[in-house]
Amino acid sequence: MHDIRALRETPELYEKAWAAKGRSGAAAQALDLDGKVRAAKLAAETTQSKRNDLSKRVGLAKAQKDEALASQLMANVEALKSDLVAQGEAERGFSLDLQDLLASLPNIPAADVPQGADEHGNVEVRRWGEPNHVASPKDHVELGEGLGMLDFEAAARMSGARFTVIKGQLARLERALGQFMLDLQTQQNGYLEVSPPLLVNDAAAYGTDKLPKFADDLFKTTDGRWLIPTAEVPLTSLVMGQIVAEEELPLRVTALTPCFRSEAGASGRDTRGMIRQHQFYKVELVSITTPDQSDAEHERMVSCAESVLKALELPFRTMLLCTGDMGFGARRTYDLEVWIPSQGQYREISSCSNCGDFQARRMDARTKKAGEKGTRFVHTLNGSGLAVGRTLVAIMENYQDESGRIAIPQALHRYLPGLTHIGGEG
RNA sequence: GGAGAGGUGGCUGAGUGGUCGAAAGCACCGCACUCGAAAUGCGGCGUACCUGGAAGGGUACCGUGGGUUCGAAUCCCACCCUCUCCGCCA
Repeated sequence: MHDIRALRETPELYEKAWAAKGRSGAAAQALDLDGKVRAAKLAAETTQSKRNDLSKRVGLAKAQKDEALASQLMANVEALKSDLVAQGEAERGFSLDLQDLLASLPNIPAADVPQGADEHGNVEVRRWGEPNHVASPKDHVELGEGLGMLDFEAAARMSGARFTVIKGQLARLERALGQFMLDLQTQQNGYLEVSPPLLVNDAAAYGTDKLPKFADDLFKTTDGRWLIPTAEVPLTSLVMGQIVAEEELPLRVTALTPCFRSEAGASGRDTRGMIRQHQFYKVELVSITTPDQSDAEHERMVSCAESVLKALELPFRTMLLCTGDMGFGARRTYDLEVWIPSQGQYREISSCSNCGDFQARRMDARTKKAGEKGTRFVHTLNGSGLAVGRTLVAIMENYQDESGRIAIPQALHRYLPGLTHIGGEG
């Protein structure tokens, strides 16, 4: 949600950002509604004030047994009724319109985010590792099916497109990957492990800016809850409606959860394989910070995500997203892209965003310094550390050999005792 | 799923139609006392929004949303949540 006062002060800033996202005129529209809300509010409150005053005098008159004065005053209040109702409705109406409008408008990018229309405007920040150009690399589908450990047909029969059945040593590798990532983030990077609900209510989805705009991307249960598209939703919602003591910040939490996405707008993209699925595991990182900490925390979070790829010795690059490629709630986003040999390109495997106070305003999450009056909205950050399914793909493709076997990265050996290769005897 | 009890300020908890934004206690802040601290005494202490140059004024908020009434924390309806007991259950 947006700070209406900031919008009043620097509408041109908002207009520029929203125009770039195809919402030109939105700032003026919001200011116009804001003016109407305030005028209606003033009128309503003035009438309410009169009503309250008269009603109070009714009580006094009755206490003094002056029934004539009492009924006179009651008649006076009665005369205000129609105004009261009309003004109240006007205020609520404008207020809801303004809220709906603001809830549909994306966050404002930080000043240092590069301008750009789409992913071509993203800026490479750094690169790690050397892509090993295997001669005619197989893709993970061919590898997995060749090993008899990926079964897309069985998944399609029971669930439909965009699901996978993983079997045997490959299923075990997926499980090991999740454990490894979670252990790395909790034991080395200081995140607190959390096992959150996978079904959430409207408020949690709204607070993390998945509603109302992206309802189509979510799965909804018959009793009106939502399957989480990412653990960002429950993890960030830990502070929903809370006032957190400043000493407790930054709050760093992580979770390994399944993620459910309807991928409504993605038909035709990445239809082959398990790059884009309705369901996948992901280790999510969430930090709740004070406003002044969030930029430093963002850099730290990116390096926490990078540490996973480094440990697995997977070549990647770190991208600073441009204005046009950023998500709805972010004010700055870094993507990590891992090398996928079969495609000869880097593909997104992690996305780390600083949302500033955008989500905090929506969910009313604040912080208070001991001994000081007043509260501030917290800043919220989230990042993948990492997407397990895509990491599995990256390992399969980067660690394949000519015979179609897959070596196990060194860092995972302690999670897979006795197993050195997928498709080997072990 | 069934029966019952309950949701009031940071916490505990009073308040069942009219100066109630709400007693009291705890916590917290300031002052006094003290060499200092504790104890004690006095005072202060909710949030959001609107309005005003300021002082100030106003409105709303007692789980949420409706309703009744001149007037609602208080009465009515629906929903949500918590607790206790029973049932079921990984």
